[in-house]
Amino acid sequence: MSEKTRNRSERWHCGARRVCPKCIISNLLTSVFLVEGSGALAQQLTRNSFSMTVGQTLRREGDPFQGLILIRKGVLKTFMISEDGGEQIIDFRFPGELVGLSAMGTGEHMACTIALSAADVCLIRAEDLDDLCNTYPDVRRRLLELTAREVARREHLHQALCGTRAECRLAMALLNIAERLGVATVDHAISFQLPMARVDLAAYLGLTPETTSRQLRRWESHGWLHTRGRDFTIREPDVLHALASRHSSDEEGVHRLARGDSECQWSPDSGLGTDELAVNRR
Amino acid sequence: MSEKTRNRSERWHCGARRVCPKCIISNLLTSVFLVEGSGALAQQLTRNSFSMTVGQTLRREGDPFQGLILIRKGVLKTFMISEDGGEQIIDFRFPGELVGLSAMGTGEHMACTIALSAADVCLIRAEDLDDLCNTYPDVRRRLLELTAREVARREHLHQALCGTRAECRLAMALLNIAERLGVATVDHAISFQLPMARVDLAAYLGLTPETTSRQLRRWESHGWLHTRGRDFTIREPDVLHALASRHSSDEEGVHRLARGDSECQWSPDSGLGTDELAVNRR
DNA sequence: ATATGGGCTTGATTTATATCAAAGAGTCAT
DNA sequence: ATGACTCTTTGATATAAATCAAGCCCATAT
Repeated sequence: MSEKTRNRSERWHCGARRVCPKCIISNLLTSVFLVEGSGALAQQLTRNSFSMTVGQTLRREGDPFQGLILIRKGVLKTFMISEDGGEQIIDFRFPGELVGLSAMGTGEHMACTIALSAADVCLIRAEDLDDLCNTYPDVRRRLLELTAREVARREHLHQALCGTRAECRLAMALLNIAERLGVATVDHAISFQLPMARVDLAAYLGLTPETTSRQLRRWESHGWLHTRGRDFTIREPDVLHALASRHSSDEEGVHRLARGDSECQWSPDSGLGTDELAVNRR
Repeated sequence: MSEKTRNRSERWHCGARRVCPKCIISNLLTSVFLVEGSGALAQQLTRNSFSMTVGQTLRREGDPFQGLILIRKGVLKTFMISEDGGEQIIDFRFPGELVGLSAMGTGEHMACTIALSAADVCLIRAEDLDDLCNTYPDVRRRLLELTAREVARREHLHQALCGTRAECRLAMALLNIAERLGVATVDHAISFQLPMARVDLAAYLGLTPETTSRQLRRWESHGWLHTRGRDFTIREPDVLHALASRHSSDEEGVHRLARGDSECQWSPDSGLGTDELAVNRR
């Protein structure tokens, strides 16, 4: 980076290569709460921003509700500890998403939340949230809407986890993660970095890491997917979608779709694009 | 019933043997939304009350959000249809509970809801809900709180469904149902009428009716439970609680508790009373 | 380079639960 | 009552996924 460019970027001007935290938060707030001109408040919120290192704990079970966390960068997981010491992953949270909605009801968190990667987050304190609601009357409505969407998303998840087999759950999860990461489809393939360890992914889906691994390798042998460590490439999104929407025995459909194995040439939009879990964002 | 009594009851006076629908709704509104004096609105809402027969459909997937349903009497189920035609039960709703929260986000229901028994329900239309929110500022806050609680409840459910075996899920479900029905514990035993068919209960938990049946019979053979058709009696709530909170291998605890089989005499509060799923009510 | 350790894969085996099939019990209508 | 339902139980079998147990890969530290 040239000296000149760096100088410019240090002025934190918005819209450039590097943007100021205030602007990022303002933009996020705007996109999350759908209100314009929350700049002043954003400035205030900037003071509540902080970074997290890998594995750092945001909060534990039983902690009181302090406010919502807006994720600017990084991925978090929230989980409960079962008595045998195992972690039951409740959810992963991605950039642009809010953490802590469920604690608004009781005023107490019932799960632990930690960072899976280096993360930048911003605490919207309960008081500030109230201010925001008062300044912009639509915010409370919007907050209710977001929470309701969360309920809807979890209802879909219920269906996904109860009604389906490992293969199907895993396909759903991968597609959902890719979507929430906001990765683009290039050349009919989706590449992304899996933000969590496989144990976590497995625990989230109610599976063991072994089953997860086997499933992935099977897909790899079909050429539908390629993994190298945490680098994932979904080579055949359509096949994965088909697997994800397959609720029980329907070997037919998938293999009809996958005929020709490694490199197939069906029309790009085969009408199979159900987005099962993709309900939490607008 | 004597002529005199009937006359009295026909005057619908509150607090007596029979109470007027308006008062019930008013009381429900008060207890649900935690506001006093919603009598006037209750009167308006009474006009939106109606009864449902067994199996009657309240709404289908894709129907637009009209408003919230407050259940006065009866039990409803909401479910999605998977492509193989099977029903995936998302949830059961009991008297005093609201139906439709999840549709507030998208404005569209993504599941079908039908009555499992004869039911009396009351539609709180979206517009009336807005009125209510404007008249009583706390109502919107309360509504948000209720929705957040719903998220929390579903998060617990995720843990329950993912991390546990059939036995555990079933124990949880029965205890949860008993609690939501509001049945009392008499003589250290809990009796209630199961509001749904076993297929439904099984589908809710991601099990088959066969597994459910076998599990129940096993408990019956231990004397922990008695069923006759839909009449359930939990004879040993403590044992069931222990089973429900047991997330993996812990044969120990349960059998320590159940020593003596049919009729045991441990102290009533053995510290095992976790209320896993009991998060939705206050 | 060589060790060390965590996460991932792989194989052999077990187990819980689904599936298939059929018989019993309860309920309703004729 | 009798038959025609639906719902539930029960048994035999199949299967998906868990468990147990190494071994492998890769990154980091020595």
